[in-house]
Amino acid sequence: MIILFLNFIQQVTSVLNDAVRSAGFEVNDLELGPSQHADLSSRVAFRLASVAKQSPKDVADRIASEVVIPEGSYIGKVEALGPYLNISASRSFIDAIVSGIREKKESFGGNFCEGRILLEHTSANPNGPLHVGHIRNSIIGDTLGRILKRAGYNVELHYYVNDMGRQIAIVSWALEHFEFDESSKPDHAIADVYIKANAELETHPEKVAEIDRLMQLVESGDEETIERFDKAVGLAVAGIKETLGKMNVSHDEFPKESSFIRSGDVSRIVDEIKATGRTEIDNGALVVDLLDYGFEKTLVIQRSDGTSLYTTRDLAYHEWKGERADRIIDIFGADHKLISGQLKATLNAIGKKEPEFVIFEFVSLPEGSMSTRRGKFISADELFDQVKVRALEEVDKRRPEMPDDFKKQVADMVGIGAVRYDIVKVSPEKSTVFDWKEALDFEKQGGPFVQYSHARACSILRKAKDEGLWDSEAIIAPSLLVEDTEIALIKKMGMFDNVLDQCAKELKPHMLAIYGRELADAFNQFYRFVSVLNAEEEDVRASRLALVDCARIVLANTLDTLGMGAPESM
RNA sequence: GGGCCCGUGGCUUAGCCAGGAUAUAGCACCGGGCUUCUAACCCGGGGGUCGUGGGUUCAACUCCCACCGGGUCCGCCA
Repeated sequence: MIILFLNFIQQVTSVLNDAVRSAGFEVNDLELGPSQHADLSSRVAFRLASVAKQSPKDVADRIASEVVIPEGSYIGKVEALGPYLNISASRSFIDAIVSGIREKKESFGGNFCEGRILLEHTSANPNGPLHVGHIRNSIIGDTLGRILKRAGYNVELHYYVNDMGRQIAIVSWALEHFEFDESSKPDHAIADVYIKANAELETHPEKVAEIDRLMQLVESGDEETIERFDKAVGLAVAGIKETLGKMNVSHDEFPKESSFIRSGDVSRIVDEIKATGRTEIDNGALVVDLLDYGFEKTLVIQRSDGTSLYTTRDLAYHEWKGERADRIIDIFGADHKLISGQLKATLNAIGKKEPEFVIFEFVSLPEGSMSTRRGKFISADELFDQVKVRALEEVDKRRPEMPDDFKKQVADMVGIGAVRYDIVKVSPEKSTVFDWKEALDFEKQGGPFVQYSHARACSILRKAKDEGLWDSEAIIAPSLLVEDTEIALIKKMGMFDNVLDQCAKELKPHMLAIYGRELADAFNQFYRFVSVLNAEEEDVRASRLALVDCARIVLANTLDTLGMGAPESM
């Protein structure tokens, strides 16, 4: 296990704690953080100043003068600059990063955590295709899953299939009343009849009773109704899986809501909740009182006709998840905020493991919010098609001499990469408005920029190999890498484990996207300022080629963790 | 009406939870760089009352209060 920057932080913590003690102070937080002026910076002097009755600057000087750096440390020096203690990396840290990457290759930067995590994401209702709002869920969830796996967790990914809610009853009903277009992608064809059915139910409210009837039948286990529901759900899910595959998203399991009814888990958990004495009958419905958890209103867990609700089935699902994993993580849209809080409180009330939530805000259209029911949405498939067409134009413009299958392959990789990057780079609590012009704009420093840097690194190595200059196993001297841009690139690569650690701890995948851009930036600056193949000395060239290989590896690892393709040429 | 989230240069955005060094990048704009490893690149420049008003603090984009603007949720939908 090689975890470079995390080791560096540990060493700094130990050395500074000793220095603080030697200077006669006591402190429990060194207030370490990143800085533009050093590799790591401590603001501890501010905190000690009042106790010491000295200025922060004097305290910093006093601590700095007590610093003892052990032989071979990753710490180069610690110096006080005003009130700050600035720590810089040592040469041995730089060398360790280069050898660490060469040793670990694609597994570099990970495996520092353990435990089982059950991560649920997307879980869109099977009443139509995924739209541009749903894929924010998919991309955040899938990226987080990749981050957690690389960090060392055993991660299982779930798509929870709603196969018995009101909306599915409507889909099933719709298939009986409207023509299903066999020639379309099935999820789109499902949306088509679902939209018609909703319009029909709106103009003929008396038909809603037929939907209620279907829901009662499916809950009571009526074989024929169950089969009809299954057929509808199967069609939509098949289309959804195809769309997920296009953007490199896959799930390990697709558990169905109905399975928790049939297993008896739902009725058992209702009994467990009843046993807490928190329930009461309100207008015929069974409700749970969660006032002591801060919820003003009660939570309905059973309709007055005795059928269960999404919430009830979700409680059973979460209980089941809790038995299989150490941590449960759900990716939910902002509309689920209240219900997820109630879910968590109810699980707590019956002594079950509570889930952690990643909540993301909505993606809307310029004309308003999206709605499958009203047919107001832009499907993910449509977005991918458009983006690939745009990407193909770009590849064609830049590499006209290449064969068509190369162009198509690169366009697909770049198109999907651009979409994934664009979505994951924005922090989830920001609501966004979908804009075609922006979605198809490749000029910005986004996904293709990171992929391009990887292709550049590959290109250098390919050329070196052709000329017989490159041996990936060659012993090289990292100490020959002394240029500013070389050092900056190495340090940036060394941050990979720390970034993964932060993302995994805070469940914030957007920070990895930012890192990817910074890493690509560092590589491009190195590329611009330092010749590799034309280096004067042979050993310097060998070291630089090894550095390019390191950059290729870390860029590829970053792209892989972001779920983006790493093209060797583009 | 109440709860939660957001409000940072023309546009998009990091930092905010764990307050401290000239507020981060990109797009757009202006200027420079391809006989040299792919210019989907690099270098430089202009542009910001960090929504508004108070408060806490030696120090506030960051914490507290009020207000304004946008989003979202508020029992038998999911």
